[in-house]
Amino acid sequence: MRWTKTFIPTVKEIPGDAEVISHQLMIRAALIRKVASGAYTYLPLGFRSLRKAAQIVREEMDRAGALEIVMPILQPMELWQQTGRDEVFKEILLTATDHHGRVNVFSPTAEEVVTSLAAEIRSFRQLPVNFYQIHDKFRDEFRPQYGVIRSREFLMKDAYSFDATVEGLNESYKKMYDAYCRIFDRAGLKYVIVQADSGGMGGTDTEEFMVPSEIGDTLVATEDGTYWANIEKAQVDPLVLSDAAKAARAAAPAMAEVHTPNVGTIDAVCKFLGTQPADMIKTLVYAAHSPEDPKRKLVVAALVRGDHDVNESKLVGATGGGVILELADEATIRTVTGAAVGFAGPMTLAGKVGKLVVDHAVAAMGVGVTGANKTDHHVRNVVPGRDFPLAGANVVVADIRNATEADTWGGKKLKFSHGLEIGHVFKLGTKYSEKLGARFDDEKGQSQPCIMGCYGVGVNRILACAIEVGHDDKGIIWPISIAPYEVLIVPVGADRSENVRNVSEKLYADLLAAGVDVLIDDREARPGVKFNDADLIGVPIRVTIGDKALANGNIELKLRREPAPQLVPVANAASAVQETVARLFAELK
RNA sequence: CGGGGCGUAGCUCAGCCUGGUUAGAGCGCCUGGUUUGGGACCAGGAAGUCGGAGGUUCGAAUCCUCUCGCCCCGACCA
Repeated sequence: MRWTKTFIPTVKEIPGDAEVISHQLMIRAALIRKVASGAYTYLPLGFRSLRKAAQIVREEMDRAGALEIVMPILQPMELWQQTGRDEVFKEILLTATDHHGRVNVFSPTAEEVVTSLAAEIRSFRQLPVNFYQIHDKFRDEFRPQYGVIRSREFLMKDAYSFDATVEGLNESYKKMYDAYCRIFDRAGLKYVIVQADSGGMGGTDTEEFMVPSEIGDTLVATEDGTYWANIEKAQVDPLVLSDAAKAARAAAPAMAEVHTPNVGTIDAVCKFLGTQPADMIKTLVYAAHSPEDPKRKLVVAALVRGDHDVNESKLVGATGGGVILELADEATIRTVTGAAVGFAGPMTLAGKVGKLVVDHAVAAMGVGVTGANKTDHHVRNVVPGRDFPLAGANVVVADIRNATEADTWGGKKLKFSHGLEIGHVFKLGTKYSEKLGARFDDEKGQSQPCIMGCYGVGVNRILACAIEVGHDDKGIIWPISIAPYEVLIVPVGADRSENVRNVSEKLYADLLAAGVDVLIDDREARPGVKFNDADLIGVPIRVTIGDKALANGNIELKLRREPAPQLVPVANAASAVQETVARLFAELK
């Protein structure tokens, strides 16, 4: 391709609304333009990279034996109601009502549709099977952010495996897991695989492929790196009752109410009473309901230490699973606690809520301060087990909080970092197949539900992550596999030198003929402009052709990631470029 | 959904507080010239419903109301 025949509107200035480097560079390097919040146009350069990333994914899915299909983006709401996921995804579900008054959802994922397809499976002989598509997805994110990293419309590879047995599922899962490793290796991305929370998907085991980064989700790892988990999932060793805490309990006088007018928050209470957040017991009241069983509703009280955060997915687990938790509204809190929001305490709650869930760390406290269930009042000298129960029919002690840097897992200290999710693999089980009738007859003629897995890759994020971790102050440094072009020819002074023109055009033609993905900067621009644009768009191999080196019969071959060029005789130019292309690809295997 | 900020030329932004003729700059674009190995220079030029609607006023980019869009922070912490 010739620069003057395509559309590469690079920009010098940093776009005002782009916060992170990948977003800034994607706009500056003419890969994308924003159309609306969380919606982007891919320009020729960006689309070339996106297609290359998608193609890598496709090749590895095919190699793993998955079957490519395309499912509709518009899906009937009824299908979503059948699985209860209209509720689970409620807030991010983008919908459109058609002329007949039917409600359609813009697919945020496709378990329902693919499972209704799999309902055609009749026999164990047809299993296993794995369907995938590379298609747009829509999620009405609360807050689109970081350019294409969190957009409302995005390109996702979604695969769905169907197996007859759990062992089969494990194999299908492993195949996808291995395919993902190859995909991200080929895309030149360094990644870690972390234990994750299954969130709205449901299911049991799930792992995320994360690219370490300054931004993104919080990741937790043991210091020896043997355990990695998303903060949503990260486990902690339960704190145990220390001797000091035991002694404090033994010495504790009876509970004492204190007047704390308008002092509702932890910080305010600590300041008012001169205590520490770690000595506070936070009582959070949740309303839980089940998307599968509308009659299943209960109020859940969760106790965590004042310096800890409740982890809602852990709390869902401790509650028995299968429920959606929302913080209770003010009326419910008043009913349960008899006080305004901000003054709840556990003392009398066990009898008033459906479930009282106590975090390990609270159960290990000596003496605490908490709300008095009386507006504008707190109580001191609260002893767990004495003043509120740690066991009982509707009381459980469990891990329901986020890990902190003070915690350990398996006795090892935890370190925190961040990462961007580029892939996610789930073992789903039979949740969807049972509801949507994806059943088969086994060897004995018994009808069984298919055992499912699902597997996602954010294709746009592959690009954004590659840039996030591959750039310098001049621009993008692409891995060759997903660079918009593999080679950029930069003729210098072509208007003055016939020799430059001839050598450049010859090399361009030779490379095209050899199947190299080459772009030639045929603009009548000064060299500085071309070099700066070349660095900005980040094509991995640059060939500079100018009278300077041609005087000695050479062209200059420079890698984007290296500072200095290498001189190559004109006669060897095409082969040297091809070898370099091959070498860069070989590095990604 | 709550809080804050922004919306003026293709892009980045100034002007607004304290209303006053033809609304500015840099970059980009067009023309001519000089330049030519890391975002050149000179001269000339085109280009703006000042996000939209309503209001106040003799007069509104500027003040007021509503509205739309975009960005950031928060998202309930008892």
